[in-house]
Amino acid sequence: MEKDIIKYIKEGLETIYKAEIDNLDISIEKTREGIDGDFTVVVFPLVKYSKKKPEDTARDLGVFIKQRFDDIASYNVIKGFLNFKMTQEYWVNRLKKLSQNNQVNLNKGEQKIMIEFSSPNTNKPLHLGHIRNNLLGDAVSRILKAAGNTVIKVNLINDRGIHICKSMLAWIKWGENSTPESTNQKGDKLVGEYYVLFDKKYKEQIAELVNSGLSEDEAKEKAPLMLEAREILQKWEAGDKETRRIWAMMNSWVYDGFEQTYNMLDINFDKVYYESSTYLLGKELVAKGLAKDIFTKDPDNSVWIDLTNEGLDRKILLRSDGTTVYMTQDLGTAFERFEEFNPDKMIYVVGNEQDYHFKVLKKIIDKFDSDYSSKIEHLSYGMVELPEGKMKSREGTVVDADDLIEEMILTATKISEESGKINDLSESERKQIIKTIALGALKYYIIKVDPKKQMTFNPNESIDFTGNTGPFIQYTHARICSILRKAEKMNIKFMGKISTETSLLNCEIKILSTLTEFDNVIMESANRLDPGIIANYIYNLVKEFNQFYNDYSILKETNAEILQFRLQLSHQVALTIKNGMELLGIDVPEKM
RNA sequence: GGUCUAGUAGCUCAGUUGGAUAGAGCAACGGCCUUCUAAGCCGUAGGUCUCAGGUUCGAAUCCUGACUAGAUCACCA
Repeated sequence: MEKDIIKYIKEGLETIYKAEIDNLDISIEKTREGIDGDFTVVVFPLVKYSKKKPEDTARDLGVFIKQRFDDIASYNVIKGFLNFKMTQEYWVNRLKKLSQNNQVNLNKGEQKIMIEFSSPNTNKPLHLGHIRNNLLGDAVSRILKAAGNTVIKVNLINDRGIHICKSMLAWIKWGENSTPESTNQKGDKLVGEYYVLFDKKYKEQIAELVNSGLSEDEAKEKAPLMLEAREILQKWEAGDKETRRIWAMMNSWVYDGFEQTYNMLDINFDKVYYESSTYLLGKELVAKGLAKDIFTKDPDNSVWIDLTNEGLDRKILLRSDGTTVYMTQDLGTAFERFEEFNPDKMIYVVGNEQDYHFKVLKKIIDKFDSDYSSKIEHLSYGMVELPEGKMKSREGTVVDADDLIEEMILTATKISEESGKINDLSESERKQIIKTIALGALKYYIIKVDPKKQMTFNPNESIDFTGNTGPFIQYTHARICSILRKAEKMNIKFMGKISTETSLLNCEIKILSTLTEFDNVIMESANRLDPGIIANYIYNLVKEFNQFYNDYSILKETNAEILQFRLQLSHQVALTIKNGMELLGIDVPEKM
């Protein structure tokens, strides 16, 4: 549509004013609320071609296009804005066309994109921050796929490092061989408890040392627990059997726990990487980098890269004791991925606290002669904070993922029971619907906000189920399904025609116009890596439909053609809701 | 201190190649269920788009500077 208008505007300018036109000057938008018209051309940028006043230019163009473009019913000029109203036939045909093509299918991207998200540490359970990461990564994957790309979802499990050794040490010292079975606990929760316990005891030791005269920094370094944890890390890297056994056992507990949470969120991966197997490749790369003089070795044997010439700092790649750091591992993982899959793009969904890390990572990869660096993109999202500040696992001030989901289900159950609308369904059906609603509320709440913005979550204020929420959208879908179920019995078929003496309502055209934007919205969301755009689009569509639903009856409409049209329109709205929400990873029920 | 990100209604947020009168939801108040699912709809009230300059026909949007908040600059990950 826009393309057609642009074409005619360009032609008009060329014919009337004999000018050479830059397409970028022509902008088409939806006509503003309260003004007569469907599409608007902003004329101001075009006066440089016409050398006339905006109003006169608009009038010239209006006449020109109206004569040539049959789909335009009328036009008007307000200040420098040229508004077009499309014909009824045009809109009915748009609906007909939409209804013939029921799937999201935009073969336009055609890139191979690898996307990493989730990337949990195996020393603690998932919390709200991880939920944001997972939902974002999952939704972006779905959207990129819908935009025509091949998407490979990967998870990089951070299963080694000093933080894991802390949990292990605490368990060895005070765990008394407890297991998830013996304590009847989710594995990730059990391990997380020992991580917290380590921190508690460690802090006690620091306090003692500070009392005996050490500085805070010295105390942190010299505390016996820290020394022991470091020893475990070295034993681990050396392949010590017993250390590896405990490590593997505790990690497997955590994986079982994560699996349950992922299942609940309906999140899965095409491939899972473990840092315990990629960090060695990182070490090899460090050796190569040393040979190529990209890196330098300090007298104490630690390895560094100097990026001070590029406005960054010196960065360590290998500790003096030879163990690897985060950067080393990420380096190894990146090369492994490019060599195995050769993706056109590699997206990392990682919090904005790591902006600097990825800047450095790209720089280092750039130093090796490869074009990988330019293919790396960091989808940096804002942290989820509590009213009192950052969540800290070590201090137990986190909103636990499982607890939050459970709480959502309880609320959904309560609301559902109060409404009583699904009481006649079976127990299992009810449970399924309630779970769908609970997760819909949670997921939509997280995903509707711009990823790059920090968000505050107040645990004392529960997530809403009314207003701009997942359940509101789901509800509208269920309501349309209910109408369609009733209509099915009446055996009504949409013919795609409406006689000229009946006319469409403004609100119907508005809905239809919104429906036709769906493909563009997907592309925009994919380009900007922002699922929130789709969330807002669906909300807007749903709101428009609800207004229509409230003011006009669909099934009681006596004019057969309008009845058909309205049913088809409703059907299309329901389908768009379903498809759109699916891109966000949210299910929509047919009853609720 | 350097770098990055953000600042829009009491609260949570929309608002991107600069376009007409800055929009939703929540909370508050008032109305609408014998009629397709009221998790809905309508209305009232709520704004110096942090501030000050600049760019221009036009700025919440772009530029500069201040202020505020957060992140980061680790032999943590």
